[in-house]
Amino acid sequence: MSDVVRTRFAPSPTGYMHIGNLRTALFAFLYARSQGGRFILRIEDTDQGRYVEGATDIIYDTLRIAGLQHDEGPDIGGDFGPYVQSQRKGIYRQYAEELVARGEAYYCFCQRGDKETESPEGYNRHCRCLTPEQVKEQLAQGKPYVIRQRIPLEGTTSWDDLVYGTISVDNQTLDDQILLKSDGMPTYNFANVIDDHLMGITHIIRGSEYLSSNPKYILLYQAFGWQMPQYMHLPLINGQNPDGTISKLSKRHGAVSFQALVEEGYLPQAITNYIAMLGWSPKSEQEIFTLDELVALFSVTGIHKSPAVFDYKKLDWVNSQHIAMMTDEEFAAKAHPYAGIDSTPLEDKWPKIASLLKPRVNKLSEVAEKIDFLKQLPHYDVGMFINKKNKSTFESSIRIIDEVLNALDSETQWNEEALYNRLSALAQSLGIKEGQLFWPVRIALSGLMATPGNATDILFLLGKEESACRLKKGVERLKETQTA
RNA sequence: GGUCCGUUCGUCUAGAGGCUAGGACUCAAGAUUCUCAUUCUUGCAACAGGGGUUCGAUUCCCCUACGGACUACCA
Repeated sequence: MSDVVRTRFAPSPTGYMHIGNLRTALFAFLYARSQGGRFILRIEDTDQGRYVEGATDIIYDTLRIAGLQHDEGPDIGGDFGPYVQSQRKGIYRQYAEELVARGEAYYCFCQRGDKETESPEGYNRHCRCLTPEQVKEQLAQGKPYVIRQRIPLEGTTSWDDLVYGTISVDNQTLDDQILLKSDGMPTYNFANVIDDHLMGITHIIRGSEYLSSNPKYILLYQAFGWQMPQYMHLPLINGQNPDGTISKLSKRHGAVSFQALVEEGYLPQAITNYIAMLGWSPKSEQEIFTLDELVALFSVTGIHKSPAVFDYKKLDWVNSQHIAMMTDEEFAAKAHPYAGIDSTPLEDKWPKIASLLKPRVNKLSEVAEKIDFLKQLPHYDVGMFINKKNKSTFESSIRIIDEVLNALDSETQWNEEALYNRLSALAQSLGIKEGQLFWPVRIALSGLMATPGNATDILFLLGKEESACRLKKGVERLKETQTA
């Protein structure tokens, strides 16, 4: 066979796509692409009990949206199919029996959970020494059985991990794991090895949680006399608890699935960028990358051994950087679904609104709340008109807003520039600074101390009528408060 | 309990015997801006501990502590 690099992503269709899982897919993808190799998708559904309807589609969708396009897989075929393990059932039994024939595995008739043969230390290898006759007899009786791997009782097994270096383990610490379950399906551990070999996988990339079971996989390759692939174990992704402790990343830390993150308004390219940096470093000071740049820069030497903590704050920042890289048009299109302005007067002004929002949101889900005040004037505290820095008081606010109302009444060109020129000139003729004039205007228009965009932007967005209405209301409230 | 893995600012990391231990996020302060945000400047903040090896250890070795993973007829 050729020496083309082949990596695979082998998820189980058990529901949503965990971010740790996606990171594994990303690295397998990056490595394959960076080496000019092929990236294969295989669905590992040997546990029918855990199968979740629609989960396979989530896997396809995630890879597509994240841009991790595979070269072979159930949906697109390939020369090594089928790519779904449940469709390969017959293969595993055949190989399991071959191992039995080679003396590398054996039939086991012990009952699951039997206290006699199983203990916290593992299976006591009760059936390991059954004679061929005993086996034949029990088989003839139709007794349920599993096939177990005959692990060497002595010696060590070791391999050179591309990330962790040489690791060796005493065989006596390994147990005779089950290869073929009593339902005839292979265990993950077994199917994984068979398929990786049959599919010509050259580099096995997966989370470091598999580090301690890897010797068993290697022993399997040796039992078959197959050539061992390269291994690349990836550090885990953790989450930080409120009390500062660290634990496996889970729901309580925030959104942990790709789709949940996307729904929250994180851009797929920002998510892949961020998780690439979790456990890998380009060894430069650049932090923002496109997927293509990651492919070009990816190298095994940048992969870490120690686990990383997922930091939502930093993800926010990475996302904001990717938002900044978009054109205004792209951003407007992506953010529109989050705005909630369909068939409102604001709809026509969306391009302008989006351009104001673009530098002000970290994630798309923040869009709606930021423009609520445009849809409806919020209830606000009249005290906001008072601002020491601008020497703004109730009296000055009333006077200024009245003047503004007056000036705008005759304004026919309702655009930001005209509005600004008009009000700027007004401030000058009143002998006050722009800031003094705009402060009460913005409060009355928005009911907020801080708004995306300045007072003239808001005037423009609200339109002449609504603006006048809000300004008048502001004056009314100021007068009420004054007399009260 | 056993096996394996890990340990640089709060977090992500650079560093591969000699550096004022660098960058980023967060946080704080300042500049700019009609508010806010953006942008820019500045600041706070780290080599887990103990032994070695060495002229010299963040860096190499050992021990301890702490953290994590695995220890299913789950993947």
